[in-house]
Amino acid sequence: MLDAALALFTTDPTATVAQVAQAAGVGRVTLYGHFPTREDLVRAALDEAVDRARRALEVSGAVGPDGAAPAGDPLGALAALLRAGWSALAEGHGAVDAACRVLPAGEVDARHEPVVAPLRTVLAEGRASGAVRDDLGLDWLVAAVSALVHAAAEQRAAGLLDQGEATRSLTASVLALVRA
Amino acid sequence: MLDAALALFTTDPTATVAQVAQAAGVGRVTLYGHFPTREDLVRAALDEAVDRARRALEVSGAVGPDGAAPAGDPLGALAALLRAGWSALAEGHGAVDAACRVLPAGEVDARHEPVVAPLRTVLAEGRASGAVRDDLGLDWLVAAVSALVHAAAEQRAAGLLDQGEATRSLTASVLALVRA
DNA sequence: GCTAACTCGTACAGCGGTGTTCGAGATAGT
DNA sequence: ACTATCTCGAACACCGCTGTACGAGTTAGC
Repeated sequence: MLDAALALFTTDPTATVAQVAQAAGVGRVTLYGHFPTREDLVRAALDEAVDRARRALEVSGAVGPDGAAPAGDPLGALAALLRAGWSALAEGHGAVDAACRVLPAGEVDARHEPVVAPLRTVLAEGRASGAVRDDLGLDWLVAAVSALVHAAAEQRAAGLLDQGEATRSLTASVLALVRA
Repeated sequence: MLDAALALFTTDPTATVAQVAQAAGVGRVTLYGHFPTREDLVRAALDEAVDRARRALEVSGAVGPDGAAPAGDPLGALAALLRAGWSALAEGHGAVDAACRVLPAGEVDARHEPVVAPLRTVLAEGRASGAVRDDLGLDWLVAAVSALVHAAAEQRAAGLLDQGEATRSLTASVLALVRA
């Protein structure tokens, strides 16, 4: 069910409960049995998306279970992070979008944290080692990179970029933006 | 009226006709007298926002009436473009957001064009003169810069960045991303 | 003073989404 | 075979937004 919700939210973040139910091949009432309100459904979809991205990052080895990146090459670690998480992020960004429309901003940020944390960590480490610019705020860098990921996901969803091209453009842009 | 609509859409892109009317200090029916449907209202707000941004760019001299940038220093022209248009863009981005939810993507892009065109032009000139990187697609660069502007506007609306800091972070980021 | 244009609040119908209820059918465990 | 659980479609009331209709009040111009 969450599968269908994620896929549907990617194409239409305002999808109704009935649409999700139909896409999942399930009755609307049945769906209400699992998620009492639409808000709960969106929340669950967001959590699922975040969790998938987190697992994708873990199995790729881009980050450890503790959220720490391999030491030594912050820029390389950042590139690995993007390469590994990109497809999961692209699939989940619709759910995030849907969540932003119903949930308070603070909560979506909080639930979003597990996937943002590795990014912030690797950027912070990069700054400490001098590989990442330190003339801009860390929070801004995180926001800027997130925005670029979001933009790449949209371009890809619109068919303007294919998977490989999107990955290449995104990593090249992020590295240029972040490099000291 | 459009004033109120723009201000309101900036804080809530899903604002209803009744909310806009109240914010404008006007009866809902009166508002319907000027804009037959909500869609028309959003369209008008978008056009107003785009037009303001265009005028802001013109009076600042960042672009001429024909949309052409002063020749010679593409990167400087880009920075001037951002500096001049930034506040107008920040005020109007809510209207764009609202428009994206009601109007077909093609139309909002089309109406958005007058303000995107100078950006595309200056980037294209920069590529021709070797000041702007040419290993990424022009469309992607435009999208990436737009995404950064959007991100800066959101950070500012959320109070995480003040006006000056936002301008500085934005221009520094864009230049780093775009430079050859 | 009269008209024309504009405004207003109230009230209405229509629509679509949400969340609930009901009765009935299918499935699996014992 | 019996029961508990899960499922289903259909129907319901509720709510908020949209767009329209009506009647009355205000303002400006002549």
